[in-house]
Amino acid sequence: MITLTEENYIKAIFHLGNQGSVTVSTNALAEAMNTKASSATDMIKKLAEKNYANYKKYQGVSLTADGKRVAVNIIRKHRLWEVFLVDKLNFTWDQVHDVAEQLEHIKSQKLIDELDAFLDFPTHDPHGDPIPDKHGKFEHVEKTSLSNAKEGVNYICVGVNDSSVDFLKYLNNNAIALGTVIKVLHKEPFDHSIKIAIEGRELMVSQIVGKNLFLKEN
Amino acid sequence: MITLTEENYIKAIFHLGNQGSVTVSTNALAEAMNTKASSATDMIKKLAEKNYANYKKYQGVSLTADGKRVAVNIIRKHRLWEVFLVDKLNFTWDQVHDVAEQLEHIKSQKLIDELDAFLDFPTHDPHGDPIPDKHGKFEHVEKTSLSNAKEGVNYICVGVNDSSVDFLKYLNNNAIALGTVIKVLHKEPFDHSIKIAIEGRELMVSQIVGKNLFLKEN
DNA sequence: ATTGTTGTTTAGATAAGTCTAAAAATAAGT
DNA sequence: ACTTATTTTTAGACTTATCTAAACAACAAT
Ligand SMILES: [Mn+2]
Ligand SMILES: [Mn+2]
Ligand SMILES: [Mn+2]
Ligand SMILES: [Mn+2]
Repeated sequence: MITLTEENYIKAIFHLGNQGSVTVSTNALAEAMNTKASSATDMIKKLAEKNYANYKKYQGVSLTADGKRVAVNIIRKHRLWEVFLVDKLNFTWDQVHDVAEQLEHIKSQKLIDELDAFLDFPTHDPHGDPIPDKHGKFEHVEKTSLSNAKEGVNYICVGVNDSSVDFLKYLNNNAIALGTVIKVLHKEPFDHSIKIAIEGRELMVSQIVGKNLFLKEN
Repeated sequence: MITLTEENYIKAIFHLGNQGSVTVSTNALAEAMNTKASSATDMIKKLAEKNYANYKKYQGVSLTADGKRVAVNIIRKHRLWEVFLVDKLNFTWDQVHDVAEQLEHIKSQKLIDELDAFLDFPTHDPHGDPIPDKHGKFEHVEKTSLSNAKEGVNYICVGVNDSSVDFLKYLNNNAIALGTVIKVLHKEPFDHSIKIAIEGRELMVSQIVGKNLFLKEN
C-alpha cells in the first residue's frame, strides 16, 4: 500500500532524475516538493525502506525498478486525465494540470484501462508529452528547444518544458499551440532573445520562452 | 479548507440523520465510519468548531446549513461520477461505488459542471438515487420498499437501499434491475419472505431483500 | 592542512486522525 | 430511588507528514 504523498515524491524523483535513473539531491527534491530538506530526507528513507528508492546517506536518491513502475503509472494516469479534460470536458491546456494532479491518485485499474479506450488510446497529452501504454512503454519525443533551433529553418511546435498556467496563457495570447509552424529569423547574442515568424507574423520572445518551447524540424 | 476525512464524516451524518437534520448518535456515526466512538467524538467537535455541525455534549450531532451544503455537493459529485462510469466507461452498477468514493473528493468546480453537461444533466444515478443539481436541489423519489408493497399490485423497481456489491450482484443474478416490473404474489407472515413475479418468472426472496429493494406503483 | 561554505541528516515539536483504557453522563431495571 | 448497563467523553499514546534548529559530512579554497 502506497500513500498519496509517497506517490508524489516518487514522481518528483522520476522527473528530476532523467526517468529516475540519475541520482537526485535532497535539496532538489525538497525544492520540487515545496518542503524542507529534512522532510525530504525522512521520505527518502521511507521510500528506500519500501524498496522504491536506492539511497545511501549523503549520496542522493534514485528509483528502483519498482519505483519507476509506480512513477510511470502515475504519469500515465495524469496524462490520460489531461486528455480527457481537454477532449471531452472543454478544458484548455492551461486548465488541466492542477485537476490532473488530483485525479492521478485515483486507484482503479479498470478505470484507467477503460478511460484509455474511451479516449481511443491517445499517445500524447495536451502539452505534447508522451503517454505510457499499460505496460509502461512510451516513445521518446524527438525535440529541440527553441533556444537551440537553427536560424532560417522551419520547425513545428511539439511540446513545452514548463506547463505552468502563466506560460501556457502567454502562448495562447501569442497564438502558439502544438502544431504551430515556427521559423527562427534571428537569435540575438546579447540577451539571447529570439525573433521568430509564426504563420506570417513576426514575434520577439525572451530566452526563457526559448528554453521552454520544444520544436522539431519540419 | 476542508479535509477528505471531514467530508466523509459530514456525508455520513447527512445519510444517517435524514438529510442531516435529525440528530445522530456518536456510536452510529462511529459504526458508519468504521472507527471507534472516541474518534467520532473528536471529529464531531472539530466539525462543530468549523460550523459544519450542531453539537451539544451527550446530545448527538446534526448538520448546519453549511454542513448540508457540503454534504449535498459531495453526493452530487459521487452520483455524477457513478453515471459517468456506467454510461461512458462500461462499468456495471455493482462496480462503481468504491471508485466514486474516491472521485467525489476531487476539487474543481469546472470539472463537475462540465461533467454534468457531458452526461446530459442526469437526474438519477445507476442505483436510482436522485442527483442534486448545481444549486443543491433534488427531487424526492416516490418509493416503497418491497416489504411494504401490496399483494397483487404491479410495481416498477426504482432503487436500492443497499448499494453493496453482494446485493447488487444478487439482483444481477436474478435479472432484477432498475425498471424491472415486479408483482407481489404472496407475503409469508412466518419469516416475512416474499414470493414475487418478475417478467413471468416466479421468485422467492428473503425479508432482507424486501427491505432493500425500492419500488413504485406501476 | 585548516578554514569556511554548502548540503544533508538528526533531534525534537506539532497537527491530523486514529486507538485503548478509564472516567463521566445518561438510560434502564427493579 | 438506587443500582446496573449502556453510551459518550476524556486522557494518553501512536503514525504520518511536516517544521525549526542544531549537528555533521562533503566540498572548495586558500
Ligand atoms: Mn500536467
Ligand atoms: Mn501534461
Ligand atoms: Mn455509491
Ligand atoms: Mn449510487
